[in-house]
Amino acid sequence: MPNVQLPDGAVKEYPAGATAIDVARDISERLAQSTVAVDINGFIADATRPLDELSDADPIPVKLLTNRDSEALGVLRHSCAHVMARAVMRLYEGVGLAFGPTTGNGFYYDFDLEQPISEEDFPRIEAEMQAIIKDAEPFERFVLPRDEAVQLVSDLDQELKTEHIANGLADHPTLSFYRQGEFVDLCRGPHIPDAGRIKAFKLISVAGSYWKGDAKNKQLQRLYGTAFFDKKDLKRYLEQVEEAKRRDHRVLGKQHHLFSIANEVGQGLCLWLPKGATVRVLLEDFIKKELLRRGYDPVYSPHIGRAELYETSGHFPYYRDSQFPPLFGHPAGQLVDYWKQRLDADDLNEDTERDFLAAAADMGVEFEGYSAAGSREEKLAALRKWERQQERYLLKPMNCPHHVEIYQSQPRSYRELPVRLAEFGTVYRHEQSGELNGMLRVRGLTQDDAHLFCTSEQVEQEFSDTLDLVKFVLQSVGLDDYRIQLSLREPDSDKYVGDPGLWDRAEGTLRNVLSGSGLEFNECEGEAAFYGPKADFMVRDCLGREWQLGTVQLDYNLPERFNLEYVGADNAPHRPVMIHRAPFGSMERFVGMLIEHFAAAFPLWLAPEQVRLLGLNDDMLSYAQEIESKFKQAGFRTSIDTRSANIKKKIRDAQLDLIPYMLVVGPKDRDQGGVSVRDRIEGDLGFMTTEAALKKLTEERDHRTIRQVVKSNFEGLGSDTEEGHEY
RNA sequence: GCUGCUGUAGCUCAGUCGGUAGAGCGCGUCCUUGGUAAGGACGAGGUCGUGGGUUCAAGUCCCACCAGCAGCUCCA
Repeated sequence: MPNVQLPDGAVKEYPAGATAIDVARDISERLAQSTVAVDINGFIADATRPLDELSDADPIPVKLLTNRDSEALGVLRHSCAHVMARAVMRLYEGVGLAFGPTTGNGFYYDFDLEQPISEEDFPRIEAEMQAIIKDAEPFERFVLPRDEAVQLVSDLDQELKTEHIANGLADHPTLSFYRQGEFVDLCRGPHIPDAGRIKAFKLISVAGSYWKGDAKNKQLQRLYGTAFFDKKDLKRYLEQVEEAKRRDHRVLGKQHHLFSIANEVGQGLCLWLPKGATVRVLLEDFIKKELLRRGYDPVYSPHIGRAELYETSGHFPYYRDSQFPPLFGHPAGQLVDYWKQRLDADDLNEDTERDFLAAAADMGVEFEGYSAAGSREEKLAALRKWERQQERYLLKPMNCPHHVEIYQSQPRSYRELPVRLAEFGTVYRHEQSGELNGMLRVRGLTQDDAHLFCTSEQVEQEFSDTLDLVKFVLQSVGLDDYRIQLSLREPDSDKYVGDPGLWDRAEGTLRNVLSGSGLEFNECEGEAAFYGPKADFMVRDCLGREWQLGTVQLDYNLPERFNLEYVGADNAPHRPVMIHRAPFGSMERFVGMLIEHFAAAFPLWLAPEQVRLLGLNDDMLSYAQEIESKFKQAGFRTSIDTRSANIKKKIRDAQLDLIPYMLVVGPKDRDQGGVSVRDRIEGDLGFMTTEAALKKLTEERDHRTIRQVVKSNFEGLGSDTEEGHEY
């Protein structure tokens, strides 16, 4: 006879086998109707399962999840994925089921299906889903021992599920299934009580995916959809998606001449047009001033460096695949590089080796110590030896090694630490072509980078000051909604360099400072950089979308690799600690994000063109020039619309160009020594003297006032990362 | 990188069955000289992503490459 405790503290005894629905019905029939799942100490389960089966606690802490709880939405969506899979199986022959989890915004299901599904098929599938929902059949859970589970999926001809039970679920002695009518699926659950609870759903898109996310595996068809408890919510979500599309920085960037990516220049290589460059320069100038105030020293470093530098740092071996290939001074360089890779992979037969040797000889190269009869290691050593004698450069993929060399350029005393070296450093990364995305993912990018070298006693203070800097710059552009992701290593992985002890220390330091900072943060294992843990700023824009922008990283490893030292008070050498940090992240990504956040309508201080003078007729030109020069004097970016169009047309065009202030000048304004001010947001503000207008605009600019960013009333677009409900 | 879709004027797009290219916006010139979101007329502008192939004939059909988009995978 289980005792149940509800969140208000009330405890009541129920008969054995009572379910969450029974508990809800005990309160009201209406609550029973809207209860979709149950939360027991954070464990979410079917509302139709006996509570005494779910928990041994006494009393059992029960929280009923209704269609108002966000956790319930995930349950609903996963059930909708089952409904979709059921509909697809009714409409197509030989459907293989893969995975069908929920995402932040909906759900998907991966199908192994010969026949391609296209968006034209959606109405048909949706109609079938609607029919299933109308039948409102229950989702029934049942559990089978392993061998019976294997038998069942094999009887159902579900090969992928069979494979998954064998490999992915090897340690599960029993497996749960959900049945809905003729549809049976291996599933961890939980599910809503019956399909009738799905009130609003929509198929969104179809795309390719791979079994278990591995490109070597079978290609599957992924059908995306979303579902809500309420039609209104679905409508609002779809509007939000439309709004996000409308703000696409690639579209707005073209329309407002902010940047362009020209075929002739190359994939992922961004051209900053004058207007976009203006926004960037303003941000750079702003942060440069702040850095001087905070004790940073400016440095510059070249765009390329010797490959050995990045071999020492670890970047070259670690990220080889996503770097531009090395630049060689000798024509045989490429050959040797390729040769080494083949040897490394133990993939070089005698014929190929003979060809390589002949080609090298043809270029006048002999490798000291290389013998066809020698061991792989001896051959590699000989090739490396030759290579080290050659010019071999890399486009720099990171600024840190260069800054490390600047630190190394003179002996350092503890008295001069911390040393803070800052540079807007341009780096090049050969991102996979499918990853490129406007300014958000490019192959040449400029980081607002800096490296701090300090003693281990100074780390906490420096790290904390850096967090403060990031907060300050985000605030300056009106981004005040963010959380911090503390990215830690995965303890048993070999992806990371350095001593586990140093890692523990670094992770502990970050956790300490973040805990004391009052900032919202969560920990994420396996997300660290290969050399150290990091704190990433996840910033929410006005649509509630999260962007990873600024980052602060703690690094005990590079100082080790480069043998960095300073002389301590004890006159002995000590190893400094490094902090990598970039408040904006990259200028490309940051400006791209700002374009979407502001929908290209930048606040006055960032607007490429702040003021446009609109003459009422052609006779006003000289007066307009007179006013313009006063605004230019005051540092405003201005222009005059000299076309002989009428004022309505000039205003419309300025409005569409998102000019913050339009100054209309006609005979009346000239006679009174002023201008008619039109605000992009408020509209006509009427006549002002030139001095009054200047004062108003100067104030708004210098305070970096942010206007016209309407926060979405929607809960926000979630991330599209997988959330669960699958085994 | 993989799978699918797309590539026509500066921009957004139309172009039927293979028969040598069209609109709107923008731009230029002229007319208009006006008080807060489109005044009018005329005009310039295209080797149809690139290279091959099929054909009497290719923007249109086929192949390869380049680039973009969506998704997957990746992100120091």
